[in-house]
Formats: sequence, structure tokens, C-alpha cells
Amino acid sequence: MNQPLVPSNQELGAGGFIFLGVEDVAMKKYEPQTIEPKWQKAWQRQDVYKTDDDKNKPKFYALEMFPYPSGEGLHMGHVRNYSIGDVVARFKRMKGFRVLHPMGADAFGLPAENAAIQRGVNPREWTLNNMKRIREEQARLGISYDWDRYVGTCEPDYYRFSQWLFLLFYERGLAYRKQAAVNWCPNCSTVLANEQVEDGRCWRCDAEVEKKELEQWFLKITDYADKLLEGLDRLPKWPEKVKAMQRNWIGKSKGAEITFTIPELGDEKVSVFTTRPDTLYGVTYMVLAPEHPLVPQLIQGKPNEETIRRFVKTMQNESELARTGSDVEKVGYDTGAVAKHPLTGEDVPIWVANYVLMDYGTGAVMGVPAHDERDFAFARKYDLPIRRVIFPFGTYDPDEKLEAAYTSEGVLDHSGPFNGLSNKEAMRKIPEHLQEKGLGGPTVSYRLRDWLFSRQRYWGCPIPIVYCDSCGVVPVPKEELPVMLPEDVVFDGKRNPLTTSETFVHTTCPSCGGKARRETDTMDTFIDSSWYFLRYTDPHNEEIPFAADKANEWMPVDYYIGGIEHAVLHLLYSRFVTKVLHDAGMVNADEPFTHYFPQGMVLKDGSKMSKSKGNVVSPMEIIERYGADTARMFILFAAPPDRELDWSDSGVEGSYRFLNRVWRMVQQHAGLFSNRPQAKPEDEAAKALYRQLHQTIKKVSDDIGERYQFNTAISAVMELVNAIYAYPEEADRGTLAEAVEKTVLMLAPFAPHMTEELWSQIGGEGSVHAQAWPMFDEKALVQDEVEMVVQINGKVRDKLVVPVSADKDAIEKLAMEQDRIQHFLDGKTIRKVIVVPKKLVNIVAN
RNA sequence: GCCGAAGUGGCGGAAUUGGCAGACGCGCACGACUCAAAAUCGUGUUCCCUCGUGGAGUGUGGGUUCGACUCCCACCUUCGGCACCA
Repeated sequence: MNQPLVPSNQELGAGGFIFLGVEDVAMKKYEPQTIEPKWQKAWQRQDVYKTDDDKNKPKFYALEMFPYPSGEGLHMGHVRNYSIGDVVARFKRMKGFRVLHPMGADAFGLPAENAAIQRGVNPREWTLNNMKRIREEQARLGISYDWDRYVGTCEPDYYRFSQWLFLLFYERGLAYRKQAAVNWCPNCSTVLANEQVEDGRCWRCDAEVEKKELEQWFLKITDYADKLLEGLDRLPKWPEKVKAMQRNWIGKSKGAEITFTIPELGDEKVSVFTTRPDTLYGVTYMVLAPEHPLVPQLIQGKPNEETIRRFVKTMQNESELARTGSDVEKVGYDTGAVAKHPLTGEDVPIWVANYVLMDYGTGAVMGVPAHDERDFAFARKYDLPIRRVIFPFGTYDPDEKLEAAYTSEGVLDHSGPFNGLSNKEAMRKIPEHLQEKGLGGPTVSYRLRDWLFSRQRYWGCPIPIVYCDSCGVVPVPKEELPVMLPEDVVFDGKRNPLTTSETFVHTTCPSCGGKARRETDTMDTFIDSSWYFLRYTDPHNEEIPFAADKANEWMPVDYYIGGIEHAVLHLLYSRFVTKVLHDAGMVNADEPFTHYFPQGMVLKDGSKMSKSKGNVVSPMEIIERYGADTARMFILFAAPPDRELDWSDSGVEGSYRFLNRVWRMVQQHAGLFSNRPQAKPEDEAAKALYRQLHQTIKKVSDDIGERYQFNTAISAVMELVNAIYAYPEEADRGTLAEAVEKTVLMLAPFAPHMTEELWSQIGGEGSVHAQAWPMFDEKALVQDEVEMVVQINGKVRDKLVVPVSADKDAIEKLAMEQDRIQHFLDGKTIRKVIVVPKKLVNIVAN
């Protein structure tokens, strides 16, 4: 095991001073354990990070996803998340922005309730304790939050407005109840939204999700499908990956609805959805989902009646996983009934099969085996006819047997009046024709389903609805909010605890005053995080969720950082909620996050940190040992922020070493600042350092502010520090002082405690974090001489120092005169010479 | 299968507009300081060889160009998402 870098108190000697260096002066040792808490207290006392509301400054809203207050405290993923946000927030403040950088807790959720069931603790107390701990840990990291705006979603003064927003959705027809086959997690004893089912399993507990027929609350996110899609095109600063995931999830398909009729049911209509209306003449059968409402009538009295009845029952009881898994075999049964083809009038047999889903399209499909791979496989299995209607352009044999479905472009044949059309034209013309005849028409279908919103759990926001025997479903008036979560509940793990509270369940109807029953379901906790970023803009408003003028001062969030696991959960819901609030006139922004940045995972030994693997690195232990500044520095330096980061103990020591190096550098030169000389970069060394300093300022500003590449920003400062160490003693002292001072300023966003301490040591006024970010001197970047490379056939053969003013001819002449170049050109003919001023000369010769 | 991203030394990574590949850091080796060690400071560190004015080299194969990690085409590998969505 490595020797700890942090010395013990005995090693430090009296007064924390040790002797270092050749100049034999007493220097203070870098002791993060002392200075970090000291400055954290000072910042708090002086309200250093209170949100600046100076409207003359441009705004910047920096936000990190707020944590769920688990009993574990913060993990390294949080540290990475907050470190990135804090660097940006601090940098923008120094750059003259007014910055909103708030924090809160996503405090409702199942684990609190499970703790209540397993350990008999009060979920509220359990949660509040965890919140307190996490807040302390966040403060210990030295993140510059405005704690006055802290928001906990489980607090009545927050959730009353979650209820307020629910009522707004209800008023706007966007919240409704319906009976449906829904996802049920047997382990969590609650229903789940589609977004919360991953591979047929519960996103939280990984249990296999079951289907249940229940009446539930839904939010009409499908009404916003097109707006959610369109909005993505206006988010250039979102990763393509995340936008693709959302597009994928929404799953918009253009096609047609086509109406078939069933003569034996008195010309009952049955519609199918297809993306290939051009293949309509190739239909040889039709398939209904097992749950399709027409199935019972169709099979009545048919030979297959009993078999199909049993098949339908099995399908209904099958889990999502067993039903839609990728290699589940297609199974179907002929109902014995037939439908009439809308254009040819031919009989089309109607089948029922497992692969047709009731909740997509119309729950019925037309079977075109010649031009669809699934239909082809199905037709082969059950010996159904295959009728080809699309053929390759050019010559073709209209009766050729197919060995596989033909899914490419082509020309129509065997298609009545549409023969000879390209299938692309037919895709447009056939639906138009159907529409004229009242047999369907063009339509679009979405994969996205409405947001199943109610949960049969206690620790969430109560849905503000009562059920009255005479008035029916009655919303609780906004002025009566919040509907408080009751405390007199039983946690037995057998039922929704809310149903056990007599005082909660029994109430009076707000409309008629008669006896009524409260809704005992709570809201999906994803609603809480779908608007918290708006609440931060006006966190103490007691009348409404937030005032429009406050929200408009800050929204949208300029830089939002958090895990990509929320790509189609939190991020989709937040976009939806923001769009609804925009349409309700509550906020101008119709997209919540201008720039979304998913930080990479923190790994240890190549895999995700987990208790079971025993590879968890505790942030608080690292802080105790090296300080928060080192932890932040390492996590930002070790990898670009979007990539995975493998935790490395020696890497952490490297970052600690660097901070010590900066610390000693300032100590060594602290004397310069008592009577500080002006920078006069006249000697060569001073000129070079001055230039490097200003190049570094330019690069670091660009890396943080534009590129969000903190690892390269830090490496540039490291190079500058190396240059300061190498700076000769006889060179200009003023230039040195400037370099030292600006190094401290540039490191302030990364290592806020150490730089604050150093800033006070070199006599800086006020907090280092209230200083203006250094400007670079454009003139300093101009060089009078540049090094140029001389290549022969693209290989570097020599280097030249050339005045920047030299013209191409002069450079070429100079290059040709070099001995080395002459040697390489010996016996060769020069074919061409390329001169790129300030870069290189390339001589082509053979 | 479809969509998205990534492949560079022993390791993490850099190269911002097509112009010196390997910045910065880790690790390693050697040296200075020390009675000694730690810390610190300094030097070296892509690979190969016949060791010099050498050759090769950014997943593979081709192409464009005076010049390609960077652009184009084809492919391989890894990771992530979606997937009986009609």
C-alpha cells in the first residue's frame, strides 16, 4: 500500500510549519483538512453564492440533476456531476454572468416506504435525515449552491404545487382515467409507466412486470408527440444519441388506416394500420390482436372457438417479457371468419395471433406475406397464400416464386387500377383513393403511449381528486391544496398504506358537501422532477408554482448535467410538462434545457462501482484524506467529462501532488505581492512566460466556456505551472507575479478552497470567487518569430525559425539553404514546393 | 435487424480549420538531495533495427491530397439504445 501523502500532525511540527526549499524560509504546509471547512464556513456566513439578480448582467442557469436522498449518501457519480456543474457556474460568475445554481432533493420514492415496512421507521423522518446528510456532503464538496432556493419535493409547500399542476392538466383535458391492461410490478406492488419498464422488467427492482387490467390515471403525453419530436430539432446542444433515443421512443410512423368489413357481422368494420398501403393488393389474410374486441363475436360457433378462447386467456396472463420478447415464436389461429377486401371485394381470412399488439395502431394488421418478413414467416408456417404485387423496376417475371419477402422499392402489378405505379406513388395514391371511398386514409401512428401516472404507494404526492356518489370525479379546488399525506397509516407491505387512513379516505365532496372518498393513489414520482427546475426560479412562492416573470428571468436551463439513464424518463417527461406549462401561458420557454450534458460513469477497475463487487470508493473518505479540491481536480482531469472514468488511486495522488505544487509555488513567491512590481516582459524569459500565460488564459477560457473540456483546461494550467517553476530567477519579477496571480484565478473554479486561501495569502481583495475572470492580452499572442517545419515528401527533415513577416519566397529560399535539406535532396529533382506560412514547407522531390 | 457513439504508447488521454502524432498526467527507470527513507527536484520513457542524416506507426483494407488521427468508400471490434410497433 502506498504511503499516505497527507502528513500526520506530528510530522507537521509545531504551528503547522515545516521547512522546505533551498531558500530556507518557513512555508505553510497545504492542509486541505483545515482550510476547506474554514472557507466553507466563511462562504456561508457571507452568503457568497447567493443568486445575483443584477439584471444588467446576462443570465446563466447551471443545473445538475438533484439526487434521490438514499440512505447511502453521495457516490462518485454525484461528485462528478456536481464538480462539472460547479466549474461552469463559478466560471460564468467570474465572467460576469448572474448565475442561478440551485440544489434540492428528489425526495419522494419507494425506498423510504420500504424502509418503513422493513424497519418501522417513519418515511418522512428517514427521508429528511438522508436529505440532511446529502446536503452536508454537497456542502463538504464546496459546490457553490444558493441554498436559499433548496427544494425538497416531499415538502407540502412543494407537493401542493405538484397537485396544482395536476389540476391544471386535468382542466386542460390532459389527465384522465381509463381502464386498460397496464404494467404491474408485483415486487413494488404498483403499476408502472411504459418508460419505466426495461426489457419487460421494472426499472427499479428488476422484477418481471405483469399485465393487469385496471382503471388508472394517465397524462396525455401522446397529444404532445409531434411537439416533442419537433422540439428535438431545435436542440442542437443535446447529444445526437439522446435525441435519437427520444425519437425512437416516440416512434412516429406514417402510413394508412384501411377499413375492411365483416359481412357475417352485418358489415361490421375493422381497421388495420399499415406503413405499406402500396401492398394492399397483396393482402391474403388479416390478423387481430388476441385482446381485439371483435374476437369473441368472430369465433362464436366456429370450430376453433374453444382453442382461441384459451389462447386469448393465456395471452392476457402472459407477462410483457414472455409476450414481446425478441425470439418468441409467432402463434396464430384461424377464426374461421372472413373480411371483405376494401378494393377487390375478395374474402380475406381473419386470424388471431400473439404478435399483434392491441395498444399499437388499431390492434389489427393486414397480412402481406410477399412484402413483409414477419408476414412471410407466418404465411409459411400456416400455409397461407403469398401474393406478390411489387416488382423490381425494369423487366420482371410477374409469376416468379418468392424465397423471401421482397421489401425493396419497385413497381406495382396485380394491383388493379394501380398497376404500373411505383410503390412510392402508390403509397400516396392508394390511401387517397381509400379516403375518397370512405374506407380509411392516410394516418400516423406512434409507439409512445400515454403516461400511466397513478401509483399504489404511500410516499408520493397525493392525487387531488375525490369521488362523490352523486357528483362523480371531483377535483379538489386549488385553494384547498395541499391534500396532505396522512401520518395515521399502516405499513404492512400488503396494501397501499393510504387506504388504511380513515381520516384521509373519508372526506366531503367539494362540490355538493356530501360524503366522498379520496383518491388513494399517489402520483408517479417522475412528476416531481418534471418541474423542479421551474420552482427554483421562484422557490418561496406561496400562491402558485412559480411566477411567470421569475421563470422567464432564468428559463431555459443553459447547461443541464446528469446521467443518461434518464434519456427517455425524466428528460422526456420534463420536456412534456414544460410544453404544457408553456401552452398554459406560464412560461415562455417551450423546451426546459437548452444544453443537456450526460456525464460519463465513474468506474473502478473497469466496472461500475457496486457493493456486491466491493469496489466502491467513498467520496467522503477521499475528501478526508486529500480534500475536496483534490477529489474535484482528479475527477475533472482524469477523463473528458462525457467519457467513462476509471477511478485510479495513483491518479488521485497525482492531482494532490499538483495542488501541492501550486501551493508551494505561491508560497515561494508570496513575497512578491507585498510590494508588487509591474509586469515588464522585456527579457526573453519574461516574454516567453508572458506569452504562455496569455495563451493559457485563452485556452482555459475556451475549454471551460465553449468546449466544456475540463481535462484539457487543467492540463494547460499544469503546463503553465511547470513554466513558472522553470522561470529563471533573474527574469522580470512583475511578469512572474502576474503569472502566479492568474494561475490562482484560473484554478478557482476547480479548486475553490485552496485558491481562496492562496488568494488571501497574496493579498487579494475579497473572495477569489468574486473576481473577474482574467482577460487575455491579444498582443501577447502575436509572435515575431515562428518555428516552421521543413518536410521532404511529407517527412519532417528540419526545423526553421522564421520571422512572421517573411514571405513565401523568402521562406522557401531559407529552407533550401539548410544543410540537412541539401543532403536529403541530393540527387533528386524538385517537383513542387508547398509553403504554408507559420506552419511548414513541404518539398516534393524524387 | 435498425439507430447512436467509440477504437491513438504499459495506462488515462491530447492534437480546436487537413499541416511536427503521443501535450498533460499516471506508471516505470536513472540521477540529485538525505546517515537512510519519504517528500521534493531533475533526466529519460511509441515500437523496430544493422543505432543513424534509419525505418514503421493513430482498429483493418482502399481512396482523395504536396500532406490524413482528422475527409470519402468498404469492413472489423467494443459499448449504448430500440426491436414481432405492422
